[in-house]
Amino acid sequence: MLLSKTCSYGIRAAIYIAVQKDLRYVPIKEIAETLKISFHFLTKILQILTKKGIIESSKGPGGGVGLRIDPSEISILDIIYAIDSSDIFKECVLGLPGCSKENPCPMHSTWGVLRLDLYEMLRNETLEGLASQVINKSILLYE
Amino acid sequence: MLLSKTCSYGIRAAIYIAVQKDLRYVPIKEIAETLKISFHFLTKILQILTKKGIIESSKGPGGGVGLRIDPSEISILDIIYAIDSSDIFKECVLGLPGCSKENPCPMHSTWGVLRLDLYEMLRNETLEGLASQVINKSILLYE
DNA sequence: TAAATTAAAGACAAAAGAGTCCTTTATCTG
DNA sequence: CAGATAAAGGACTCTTTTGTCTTTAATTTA
Repeated sequence: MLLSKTCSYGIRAAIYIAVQKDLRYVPIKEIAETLKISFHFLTKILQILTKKGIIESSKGPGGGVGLRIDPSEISILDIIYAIDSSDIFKECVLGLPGCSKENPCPMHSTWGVLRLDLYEMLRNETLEGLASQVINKSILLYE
Repeated sequence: MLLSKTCSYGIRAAIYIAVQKDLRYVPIKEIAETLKISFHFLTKILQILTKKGIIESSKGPGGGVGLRIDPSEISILDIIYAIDSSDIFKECVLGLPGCSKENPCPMHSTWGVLRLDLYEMLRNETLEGLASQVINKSILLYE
């Protein structure tokens, strides 16, 4: 899989939060139940996003998590960087430690083009755009 | 990482074998030492490729592993399918179990295009081509 | 203030991936 | 045939990822 499960869960939760943009806070329990993700596990993932400043949280009744900035300002790439930090856009596709522009592995150039496409795609995909797709086109966030 | 380490090792070893195409068999020990991969671990990986009919092996002195068919007939995709079997070209980028053409997730179409590019790239990359790059252009298989 | 609610934090458990080691089997060479 | 060589196979360990559980801290409401 391209992304870790942790990262996938984080992305789906972030989109879910963006969909509920009218609410100041959404309880993690609600997100976990709707997306069928373990509540405790999701809590830990969202703690990461809170620490990175992508979402903010509030304890107590009426609390939960909400986006810290406008959903149009948050890309999927931001979330990937926050959670999977290890830079999948710099890694050699063959996993060679010494692969570089100067000492390319046999697939360096071919993969480089695609990797850039992937990067651009994820950089241009915002939570706002994805949330509106969920709302307008009956596109699904869960099974 | 896109591919598992096991798969990366398998691909590198296969290219190494293709480079030595004059030899009937290359000892796994030699491959492991050159590519700096654990010998025992590589043995297990190459056993998979043997079972899948991509390479053939011979025990005893003068033995080792060699390609079973012409390197121009073996693509990187073949090796990925043999080792990482789980189809990375069918998976939803968000990891949604229910994502499909009928019920697409928010990134379904964007990812679909890129995934197809990736698929074509790996399908067109043969061991022969990669081996000749290693031979001609001083491109590296190891650090 | 007391009780309820909700996130934060940390310890722990299970599963998968990666890697090691030892024994067995097949093959070649003297 | 005896010994050396090299892959096959299986048991085992270590690490990372994923997931669970319990306790603590903050906040709201009655």
